[in-house]
Amino acid sequence: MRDVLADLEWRGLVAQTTDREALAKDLASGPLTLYCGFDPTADSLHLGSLVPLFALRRFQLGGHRPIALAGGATGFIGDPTGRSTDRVMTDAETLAVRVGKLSDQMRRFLDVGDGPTDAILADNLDWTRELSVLSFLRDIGRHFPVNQMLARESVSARLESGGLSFTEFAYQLLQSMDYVELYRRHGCRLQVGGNDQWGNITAGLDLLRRVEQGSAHALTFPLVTDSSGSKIGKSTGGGNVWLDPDMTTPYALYQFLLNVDDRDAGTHLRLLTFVGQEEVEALDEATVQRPQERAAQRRLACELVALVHGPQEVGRVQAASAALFGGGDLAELDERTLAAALAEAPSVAVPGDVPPYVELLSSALGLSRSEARRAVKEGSAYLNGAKVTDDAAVPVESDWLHGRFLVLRRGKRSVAVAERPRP
RNA sequence: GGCGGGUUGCCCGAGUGGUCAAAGGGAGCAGACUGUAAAUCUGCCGGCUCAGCCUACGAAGGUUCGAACCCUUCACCCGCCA
Repeated sequence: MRDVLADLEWRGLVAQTTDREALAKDLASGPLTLYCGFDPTADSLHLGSLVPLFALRRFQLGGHRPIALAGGATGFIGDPTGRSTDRVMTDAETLAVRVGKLSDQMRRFLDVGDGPTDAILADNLDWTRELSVLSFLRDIGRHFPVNQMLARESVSARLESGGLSFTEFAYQLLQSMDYVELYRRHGCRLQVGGNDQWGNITAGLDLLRRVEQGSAHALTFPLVTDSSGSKIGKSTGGGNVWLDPDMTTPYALYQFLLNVDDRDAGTHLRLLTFVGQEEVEALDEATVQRPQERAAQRRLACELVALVHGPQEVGRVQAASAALFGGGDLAELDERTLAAALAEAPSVAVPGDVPPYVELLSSALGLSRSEARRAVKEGSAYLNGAKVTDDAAVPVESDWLHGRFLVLRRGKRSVAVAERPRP
């Protein structure tokens, strides 16, 4: 197996490390236990969360033991890093549900078990739930000089932009405690995370040294932004691209990746896939030589759909893309192909009476009626590939493809389907 | 506790009694051009039963023919003083 550290460096995944040589030595001398924390801020992981998660997997493939730590406790408090105001607090039940969902998702990418390189899924609520305030203050708090805490970037930034509550101020203590706890329980000696976590991670190292005289490592990933400056995995719609198929369909994931800017395709391949160096570099070259083929984007999109939703989804998603973007006449498609293609698109069921076009478009694509009407006015609304000019028009019998489907489209990319029971 | 400043649409931010659904920028959407790309240009960008109406400028009241703009109270934030 190739040297993990060298692979990470080639992929551009290493922003900062503590003593690199010592880390390399530890990695070379046998399975090292490492961890990365994931706070439950939503019901699903998103594309950006795959960077650290896949990094854990890379370590695992390299013969090490990863711990994916769900932040049941830290998520309860809210990390002030990179935020300008206090987080809205989430209640405990919601968090518990989220932790469960995130764990399920993480299980798909890591081999979890009891073996020496099997991953562990942990939740920091396990060692904080019963912790008393007094022991926290005595055993943990006394090791944290306030002057150092204040100096941390995440805190000082907040002090300048309006302050932060004690709750958030204490976040770094909780995270530090996690490191110590995982060191004690599992011999964890490396914490990885986004570069914005550097302060929190090194705080953990300090605590570890003080309470356990332990020596351990830190490694952070660069905070990757795409060429337009936004975080990786943010959809053009401004929102996140989620892994949960109910939140972002496999088709939408595929389309999002297929549309990645040429300049970002190589970076995405490195960070979000396990495609090897030789092939990635060949794809980089292909992008330069024949950009219109989008070989890198295609590979990226297929890879991730397979990783996230399973290999069987790839074909379906590709068929859907071909049908919906092929430029061919939708009416020409046979029922089975059409149904398969449309299965990936958002759909709306039409019961009895057929409502007018705006109504269908807005409900299927989640637009307000004003937006749907505007789309028609702007000439960007289509029914079965033909431009719609009258927003009040009601689809007629012959519009129903195979008697069942109406293909609704707004602009080039948003496709939805209205479906009614087979006649 | 005292004094002063602030709270505007997804974000930033102008507006300080009618011409305000609110300048400008960013983000986003669409059209043209392309490669389902980028850049560029153009249009859109609160909702609706859409030539009109409704809801909105921290919250609630008030003054006024008329309030984002004036007054009162409340909440939160910032600064200075104690």
